[in-house]
Amino acid sequence: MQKQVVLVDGSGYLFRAFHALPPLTNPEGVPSGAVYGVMNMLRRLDQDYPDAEIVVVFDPPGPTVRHDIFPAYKANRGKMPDDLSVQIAPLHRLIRAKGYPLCIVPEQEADDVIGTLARLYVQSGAMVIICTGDKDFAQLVCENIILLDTMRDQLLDERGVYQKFGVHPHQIVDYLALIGDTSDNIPGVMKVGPKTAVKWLATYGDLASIIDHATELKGKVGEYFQAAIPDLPLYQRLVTICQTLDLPFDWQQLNRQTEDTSVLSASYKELGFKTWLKELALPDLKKPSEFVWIDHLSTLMDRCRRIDPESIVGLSLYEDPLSTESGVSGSVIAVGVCDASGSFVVPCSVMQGVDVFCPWPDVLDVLRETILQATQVVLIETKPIYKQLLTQGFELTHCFHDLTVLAYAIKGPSRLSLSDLVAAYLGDSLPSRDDVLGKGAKRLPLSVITRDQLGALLSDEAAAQRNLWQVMRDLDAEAYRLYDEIDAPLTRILAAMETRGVCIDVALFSTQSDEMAKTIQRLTESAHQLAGQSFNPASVKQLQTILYDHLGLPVIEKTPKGDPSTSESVLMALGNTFELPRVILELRSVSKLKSTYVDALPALAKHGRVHCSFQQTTTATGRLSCQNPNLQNIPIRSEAGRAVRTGFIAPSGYRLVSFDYSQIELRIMAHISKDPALVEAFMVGADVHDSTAAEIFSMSTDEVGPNERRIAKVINFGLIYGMSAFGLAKQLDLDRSTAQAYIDRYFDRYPQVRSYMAEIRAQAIKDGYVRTVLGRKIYLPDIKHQKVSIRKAAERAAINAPMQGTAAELIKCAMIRVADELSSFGDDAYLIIQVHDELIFEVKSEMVDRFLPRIREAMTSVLKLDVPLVVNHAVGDRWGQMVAD
DNA sequence: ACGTTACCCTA
DNA sequence: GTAGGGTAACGTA
Repeated sequence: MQKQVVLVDGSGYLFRAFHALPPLTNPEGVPSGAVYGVMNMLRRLDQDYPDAEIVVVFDPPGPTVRHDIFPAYKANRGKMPDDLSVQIAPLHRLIRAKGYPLCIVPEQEADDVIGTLARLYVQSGAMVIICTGDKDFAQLVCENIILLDTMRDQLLDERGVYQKFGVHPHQIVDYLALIGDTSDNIPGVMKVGPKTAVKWLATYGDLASIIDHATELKGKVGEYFQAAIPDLPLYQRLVTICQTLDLPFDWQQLNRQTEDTSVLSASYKELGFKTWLKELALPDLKKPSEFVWIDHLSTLMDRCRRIDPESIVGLSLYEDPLSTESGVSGSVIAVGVCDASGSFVVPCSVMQGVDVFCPWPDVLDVLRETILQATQVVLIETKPIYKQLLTQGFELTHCFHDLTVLAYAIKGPSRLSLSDLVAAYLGDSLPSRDDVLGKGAKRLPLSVITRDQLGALLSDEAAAQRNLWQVMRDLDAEAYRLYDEIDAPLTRILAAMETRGVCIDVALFSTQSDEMAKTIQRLTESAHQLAGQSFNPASVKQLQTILYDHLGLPVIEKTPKGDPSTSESVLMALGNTFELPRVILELRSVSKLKSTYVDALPALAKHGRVHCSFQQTTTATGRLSCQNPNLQNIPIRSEAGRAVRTGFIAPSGYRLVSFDYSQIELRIMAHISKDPALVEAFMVGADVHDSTAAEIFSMSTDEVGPNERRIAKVINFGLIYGMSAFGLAKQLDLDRSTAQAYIDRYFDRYPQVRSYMAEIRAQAIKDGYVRTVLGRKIYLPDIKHQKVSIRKAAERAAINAPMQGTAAELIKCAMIRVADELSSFGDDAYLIIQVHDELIFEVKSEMVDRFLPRIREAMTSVLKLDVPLVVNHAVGDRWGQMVAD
């Protein structure tokens, strides 16, 4: 087969990519878009021409010999923009690191180098593809030279040139000399453009013949041509691509070299090319990792016993993703272990290439008796192994190191995977599970994952975890303390809560679902009737059409995209005058409850219990979040909503017991601000909303009526949320100045709250973060954002974060204290749910009386604030029907 | 199949 | 006005 050579006009592409692509930069703001564009083009060439030799040619810096011939050459081009020039060096570095031959000849245009190389390669019998967007190259096209414009996806051979320009390749030089080239500052003949040039060349064949017949050319154009005749040879010379340069290198040595992955990796990282960086890590998979297989329990026991009890051990589990779905432990397929002397992997289930395996319960038992006891065990996440231990019936006496939780204590919710942590803290690369095994629906089924694939993955992960621990534990002493004293001990508790799960009344949900289905049916028919046509009331788009186009209702608010809103508040307002909005509201409410709770919960239940997953590293403030299902947003405010809560029940012989902190965030505000009036209100045990109302309305607490209290309550909440006059006005349906008057009045009465708010705002702007009482830093990346709305939102978050974050820390500490208490209750009491300021337990009925004071004491004494902590409790058989006593 | 938008549930 | 998660519809692959 004929050898193929692709000659790339690198300078041309860099220039075009710079102008054609959006101005991308790396995270530090260094321009990188043009580099990306050119590299992307080269990658496509690699794909499209896998057998071709690819040679990249660039212009040299400074003037070339063409400037000697014609001083005005390219003189109309301004100085290269800085954003472009800074991209040249990184691009050259990347091209070399990729192994492409890179040609830059001093004082010679890239065009001439390409022309010369093209001739040499064609003479050696090769087929040459010139990759360029520059029309000048059309003059080189022949049987063995074609042009490729990747940006237009266009291939030009001899016929293509004629179709495109109307002249043959050998006429291109004359054609260009006639029409000139504005980008190179070659004037050509005045008033002669492509049409005239094509006509003349078609008539006379070439420029020499046109000159011979110059007198036949009519009109002004003819005169201009005659005037230009002396300059035409120069123009011809300038547009002619030289094919006979003396190259200062041996063109036969231009061969693709192997990639320099360390340079590529460093450059990709620097330029922010994350996808390519990940891709680069993939070939590591093919390198055999250093590990041994252990497929007998006795060998495992021997190996584990040889591990130094003082040492650090990395541990990596692979659980069958299909069996891990809803909060319960999945079956473990294999486990990787790495200590100072190396890695080993234990197969715990059947997979491709495995004949012998050790059953997971036995493996866990051996590990539990050996390394899990003695050594510092490091995992990317510890909750799964805690849950494995609990599921196998073991008590949680260990505390393992959790890299995700530590990273969260250091940096907040940065959602760093193991491979991200390896990149960030070890400056190394590790392919992620998603990379190796596929992501989402593309995740390989267990049946096709081979033993060697999984073994390499697990041993590499275990080794990386071990290394990461040794680096990360010393990064930030203050964050480490929070990790060690609060977040790490909490993980075990969450594992126990998830494993226990929560009982639900499946039959009750089923009945509710049927009733709701009927209600939805009835309301939908009624909506269709009122609309005069059938439509899907759940479709916002269809509803917009019906309400605003068809029925012509007034538009009260718009969505951010500019469509008329159909939100609750809008429908509520329209509901005063029209019936359909009222029906839609009712329909929405029932559908929401049905789909989100009544139907979803039983579907997630296993043996009558739902096992949610508490997320410990996802919130900005340090709160927990909860998913699959979210047990932190079970309805309570409306009556129909509370019915859903009724479906959460105590198992037989037990009762549900709840404890919630009273006014926790306002108490924390009092503690942090030390405002005398606010502290005093809590010290004397006043109703805080009543006392606030008394202050702002200058009355005694006895005189406070429901309306005053309501206003004070909204203000108190608003303060916690970093309220503005605008927000308060909207909430209370007041005008802005009245709202502002309330706020001013509040701050006059609670001056230290005012100064606290001002200080925290200033500190957030100065440092970019705020702190909780226990010292957790909460970063506010948008605090200096140029957009006012975004900046103001960050300021509100800055005000809220210390209060919400401290409340979160407080209940976490309480959970740890409570867990200690629970250990003496054994099977008699379980913590099952946390809802930010509330803990819910299952307690044996006869133990409730003994339980209450112990938990109350643990929760109220957990942190000493300047104001007392107050908890309320309630007991019941159903979550929706709890009574104070 | 996946991501985004609008809506709505909680503290 | 703070902090979350879930659902249906709908647009893009």
